[in-house]
Amino acid sequence: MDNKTMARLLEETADLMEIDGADSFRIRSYRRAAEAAEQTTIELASAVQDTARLLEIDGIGKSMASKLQAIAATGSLPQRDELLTKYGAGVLSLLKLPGMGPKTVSLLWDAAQVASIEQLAEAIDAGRLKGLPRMGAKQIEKLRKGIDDYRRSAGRFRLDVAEDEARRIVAHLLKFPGIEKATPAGSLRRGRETVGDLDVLATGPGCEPGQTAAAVEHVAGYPGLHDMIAKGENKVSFHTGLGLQVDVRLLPSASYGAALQYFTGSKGHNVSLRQRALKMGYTLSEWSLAMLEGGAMVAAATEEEIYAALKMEWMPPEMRENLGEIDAAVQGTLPRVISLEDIRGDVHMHTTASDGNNSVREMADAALKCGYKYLAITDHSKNLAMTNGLDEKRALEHIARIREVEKEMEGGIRIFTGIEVDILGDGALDLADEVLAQMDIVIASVHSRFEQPREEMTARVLRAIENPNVRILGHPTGRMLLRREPIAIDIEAVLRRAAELGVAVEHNASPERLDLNDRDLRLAKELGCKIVMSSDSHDARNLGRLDYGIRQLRRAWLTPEDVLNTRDAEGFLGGLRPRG
DNA sequence: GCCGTTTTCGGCCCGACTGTTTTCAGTCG
Repeated sequence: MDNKTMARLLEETADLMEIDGADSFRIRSYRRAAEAAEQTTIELASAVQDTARLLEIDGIGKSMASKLQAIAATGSLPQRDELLTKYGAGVLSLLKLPGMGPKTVSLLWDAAQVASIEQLAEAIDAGRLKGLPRMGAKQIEKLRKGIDDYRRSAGRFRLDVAEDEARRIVAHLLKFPGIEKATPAGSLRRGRETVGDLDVLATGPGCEPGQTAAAVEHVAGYPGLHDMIAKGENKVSFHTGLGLQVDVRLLPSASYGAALQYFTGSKGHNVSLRQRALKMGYTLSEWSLAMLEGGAMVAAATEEEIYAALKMEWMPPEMRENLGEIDAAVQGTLPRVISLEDIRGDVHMHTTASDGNNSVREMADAALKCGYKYLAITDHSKNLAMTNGLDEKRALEHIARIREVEKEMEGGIRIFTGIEVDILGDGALDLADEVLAQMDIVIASVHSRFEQPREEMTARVLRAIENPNVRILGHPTGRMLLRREPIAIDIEAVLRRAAELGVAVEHNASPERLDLNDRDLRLAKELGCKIVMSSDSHDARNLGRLDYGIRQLRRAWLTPEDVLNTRDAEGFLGGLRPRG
């Protein structure tokens, strides 16, 4: 079992304890232990042999060590199992609804026998929530909307989760001598924000027609397999423990390119491509591009051959959404979309001054290792008290510290001073302007916790970016993938005003954030809005992990020119709104 | 349940906001 899974079990136990009304400090210990399990570089599954090693981890004491050992041995935790029996497995999903915390779950369980999202929907429809404490019309409406949003995203997985699984599956497939190549396809390869299921293609001598029996058995032996859906000659389908459906397809080498093209999609792209093939006297399938008359094969082994035979440029999978890429590829006018190598600096990160894990120096060293020319330290401001946010005095001291570290680096890297301020309920910022004016970069971030009706929310953000000290708008939609829908805001009005003011808009690369969706990004480009790519790292190890965010930019056809931190340090600063 | 000690107990990130309240509980970050 990997660290992530163990962390998840601890986290779930903490959630259940909270519903059960356990001691809050004990609960916090479980959460800290879960975080430690996720963060540590120690491989827990093997470290459980050695209790002393577990105790070295901050946040793991004697009791947690034995719990980790129990998890490793039995796959679960007695406390968790007991509470799950008591409340039912559905309560954990109830917690995912916005505005729903442990107290409300507990109330619903006690007063209305609600223990799952299904039962909550029933109870709302039956009017059984009316009259319960703190359950007014607004609250019930909020829950109803939350249920709708939840149902819409059910069965989907975040890109990073799917990619982790894909990586493990590919590694497993390549262990079999008859498999030479294994590639994830489908929406994962297109870099969609979320993925419904996973297509993995495998090819090699063991995948040739009529000889697949041994390879099929090898696939079926994947350790992460939870239950088998179907097992045929060329395809094995199963669920993983998380419920992600995986289809592994075994293909002859000669058809690899055609299959990769076919299974990468999208549907619209493939339909258009097949139409073009027909017009040219070909037929395109997952097996090959062939002559319409006689069926002689034209191309099949690689995607490049197929696109070339159709007299068009090959294009990155992210662009295959039937949004004009076929015409552009035929005319040779596909833009050179941005890639990870274009990024020259990261401009949103946290240190131990607020809620990060590393010092300014450690972040700078990590940035240097990523090949960056610059970084910006942007810790939280005081309003986010739980993050140990900086007040005016500490913010000024922090700037001084950042400047010192920049000197220590002896010109190796530029370090911008900065801060991530909170936008208050009335659109004001939570730090004094005199202090903000001394920062290289002020990111004003939208947080959904103060969500208001759309008009008010929009007005609040518009007011915040009018402040001349604000140079970047952070988390413009406040969404968390699969957890919280974007906040209700007129994003077009916000992007338009930001473009006018020269305020850059952040696209956070963290796979649970991806602040702007495909449509927002296209809109931003259209409006001439400057985009800034950032990792929002709280740990030096996450610096440079921009690939998920980059893929969204590629999907929206953004080029290096559209993104400010593809420029050098001076170019980046110069591209921001001049300081007020 | 963890941790560090003024070392075997007693502390443990807390402030803003919303909705339901009429003084505050619950959620979020």
